[in-house]
Amino acid sequence: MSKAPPPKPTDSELEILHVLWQHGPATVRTINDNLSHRRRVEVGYTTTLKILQLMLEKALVRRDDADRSHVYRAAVREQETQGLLLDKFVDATFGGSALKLVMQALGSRPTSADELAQIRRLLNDIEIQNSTPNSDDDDRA
Amino acid sequence: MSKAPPPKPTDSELEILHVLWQHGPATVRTINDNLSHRRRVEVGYTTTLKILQLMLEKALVRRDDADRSHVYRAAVREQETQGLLLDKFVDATFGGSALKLVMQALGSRPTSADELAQIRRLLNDIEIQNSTPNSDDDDRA
DNA sequence: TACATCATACGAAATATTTCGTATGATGTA
DNA sequence: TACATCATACGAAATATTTCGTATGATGTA
Repeated sequence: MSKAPPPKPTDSELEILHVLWQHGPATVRTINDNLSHRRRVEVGYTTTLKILQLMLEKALVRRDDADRSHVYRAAVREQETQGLLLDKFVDATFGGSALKLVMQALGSRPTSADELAQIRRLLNDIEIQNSTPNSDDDDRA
Repeated sequence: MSKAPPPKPTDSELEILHVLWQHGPATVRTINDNLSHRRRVEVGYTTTLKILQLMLEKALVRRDDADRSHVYRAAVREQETQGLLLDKFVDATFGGSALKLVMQALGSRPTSADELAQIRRLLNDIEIQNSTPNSDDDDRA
């Protein structure tokens, strides 16, 4: 048992992760400026700092404290984190049915022809994979 | 301004709504039993009662207190509530892109051929609607 | 009628998350 | 060097949510 599973980020932590994913490694000052810009209101500098410190403890970020201004970077991947949150959300809101979620997402909001086409391509890819259980389908378990 | 928008239910409140949506109107006792069954552990009776009382204040449920055991029922629709929560979630986690959410949902978990077929049917329906801007397509903006 | 049982109401503790004030020290510059 | 500026650390207040203990009263039954 070497690595504990990455904990689920809170809303504030997720916002900071978005900044880091988009922007790359950054100082607290930079992150705080981005955050203030995202929301319409100023965010307290020490608030952002505090959350980053908590995220460091949770291993959601890493930091380089070689310089006076420490540089933080995301320690979790965007896709994985979104997948984790999605799982929780599907369970809590749609009783675990990803199908229901997709139907709701597509059905209850306008979706452009381009987006629909992208989804079709994805569906095609999935069906091809499903129908060709080739040897490199090396999932254990 | 007659009706305030229904507030976003918390996790616990959502769990209770699930019970009410599935089961229909029910007493606190019944709801509590269902809840205890869902989770693996007992839930305190007064805890469930308290949350229902808070939900009543928020107008997430209505109650019939004619009898000694009050009967609660959902005051918000399942689809609408899920849609509301989905919007928030898409904003917070996928930067507002429903497409990304759908791609993630389909791409990162096994999806059966049947489910894929259902999604295809939905896509077809949507495209038909998009291509026939009939008179009742009354969206402003 | 006397008492165990069950229901509601409600305050408050427990927990989680966010926000901020203050102390402390390093850096840059007049 | 003296001082304004900026950075971190950290405790604690503020806020949101969940959980529970206790008081109170109604109901059913021996």
